[in-house]
Amino acid sequence: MEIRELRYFVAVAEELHFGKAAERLGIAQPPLSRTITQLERRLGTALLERTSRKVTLTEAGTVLLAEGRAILSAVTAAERRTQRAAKAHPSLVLAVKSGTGGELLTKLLDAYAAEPGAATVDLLLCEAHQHRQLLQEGQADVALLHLPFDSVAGLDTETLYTEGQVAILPASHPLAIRSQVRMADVTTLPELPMARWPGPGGGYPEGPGAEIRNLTQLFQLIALGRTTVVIPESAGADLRRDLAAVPVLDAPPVTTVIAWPPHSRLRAVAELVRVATHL
Amino acid sequence: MEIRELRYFVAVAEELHFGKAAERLGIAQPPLSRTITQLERRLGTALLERTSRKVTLTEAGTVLLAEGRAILSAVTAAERRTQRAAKAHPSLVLAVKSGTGGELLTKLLDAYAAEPGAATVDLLLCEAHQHRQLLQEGQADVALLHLPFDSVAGLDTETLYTEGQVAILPASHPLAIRSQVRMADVTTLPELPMARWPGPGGGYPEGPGAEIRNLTQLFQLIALGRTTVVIPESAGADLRRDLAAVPVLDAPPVTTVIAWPPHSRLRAVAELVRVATHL
DNA sequence: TGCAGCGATACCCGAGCGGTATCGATCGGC
DNA sequence: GCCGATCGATACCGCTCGGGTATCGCTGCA
Repeated sequence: MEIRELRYFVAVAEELHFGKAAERLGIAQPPLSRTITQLERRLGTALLERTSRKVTLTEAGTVLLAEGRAILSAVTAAERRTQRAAKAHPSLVLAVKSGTGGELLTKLLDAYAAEPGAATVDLLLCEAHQHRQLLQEGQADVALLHLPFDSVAGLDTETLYTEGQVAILPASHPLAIRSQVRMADVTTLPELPMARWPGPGGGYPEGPGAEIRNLTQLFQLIALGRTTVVIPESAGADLRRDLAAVPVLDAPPVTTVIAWPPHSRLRAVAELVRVATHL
Repeated sequence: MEIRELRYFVAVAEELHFGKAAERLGIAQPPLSRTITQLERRLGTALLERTSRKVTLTEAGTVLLAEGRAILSAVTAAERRTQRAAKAHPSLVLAVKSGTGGELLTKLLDAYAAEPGAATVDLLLCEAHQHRQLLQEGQADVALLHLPFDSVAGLDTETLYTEGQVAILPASHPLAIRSQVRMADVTTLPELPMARWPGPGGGYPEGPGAEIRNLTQLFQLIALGRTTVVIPESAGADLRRDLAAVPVLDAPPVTTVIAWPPHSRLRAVAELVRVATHL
């Protein structure tokens, strides 16, 4: 099996249309048909059911689509990492969601920078749910993730710490003076529908709450009395004057982990992880 | 970057000798040289330093070797899984070390078999340290592993249970009547050096103890008063008459996890994992 | 029934892969 | 210190195979 064949197959499997896929690949349709047929013959298996009106995936095709996507991103990752390793002063790219655990991040960067032979650490601020792709495609070397929100499937991780969550409310809201609340108290406020975050695909779930991309937006909307949110304690530190953070007793605890791609052989990654776990 | 190029590069990087690598690949040396040069040009990076007497890896080459190996095994895995998915009655391959948690395994297989629409489960009995490769190369779909002995880097896992460890001793040994011991008690017995297990590469660490491959061998040697070992409780259940199991207080607890390759989209895997976590 | 849409097939050309022959550099032995 | 052995690079050649155009055959729809 060759990368070219996989790239072609993934394109067809995603488009379910040979013509569209060929266009996307920048080639003509006939060689595409031929390559897919050849791939099927090599594997000894039908991957696509085709009539002249419709293309569908077989069981085997579904499996190969998932595997193929993973392989293709592994290949682009390998290219990027190889090129980065060739730089004279290779740097380490750390992916973090903007607004992630302020103090932890500062400490980590300071502690690592104090190590002898520490590499330069570049911060790659990203949106939620981008981490995986950044690590898998070699654009980042390490990331800070938050369980249970982010998936760590296929990544190596070390747990850094666990914290509770707080509800962020307008300072003037009746609940803001409480010393603690429960999920039910804040999720059922009709005047303050919960903010909605983009899902893995970048789309927003259905609901009445505001569509949010980052903490600044969010805090502004909360201050305006338009929404509310439950977030990890550390993200609710150093709030604006007009906001209040109230611990939510029964919110699931949030674990911050440091994650890196498996088989990473970069010494700098190992060092950074060691420093992080000894903070 | 193409698979062919990667396969060639990995061969050269492992042999550090173009002639040997070409032989291993079944081609002549000149096209190999040319392909490597072309790969280096594509990536814009030297991968190998070569004099006419010696070949060494550059930084970039070291990274690409690790990435390349992972990609190559992902490709063979994809081929195998695709072919397996095409079978009329796809079965599920579960990799377990021979001797692994007897009762748990029985319960798991029974419970899963009772599920409606359960696939056939084939057991693949393997040596310690083989699991990773079996999963990564697509020869197995799921595995039972033991932390902290097995590495789960790059795998998805769910914890099943945690147990203590016991020392296995000849029934006639003075320590055998104790209700509990400490690691120091059993690791320092000059007459019973600890058994040695093969490491990841299949080689044995240095030491005076016997070289062991499986539990039957091991128990026989212990019964003969030649060695001793500390193993998880469940592996020490149902011992021969002439052996005794004594709990080791300060041995690290052993966690049994069920592991599968990330991105596995097999419904049967998801089902088996669900059953396993609800036992 | 005729037409439009779509994948498969036929056929041609050129890039590129693999082979043989050979060169040039380096190290070891006498 | 020179010669030969070793090993990677280069030159050149033939053929496979990847990509292109033209066209066919099937299917759903008006």
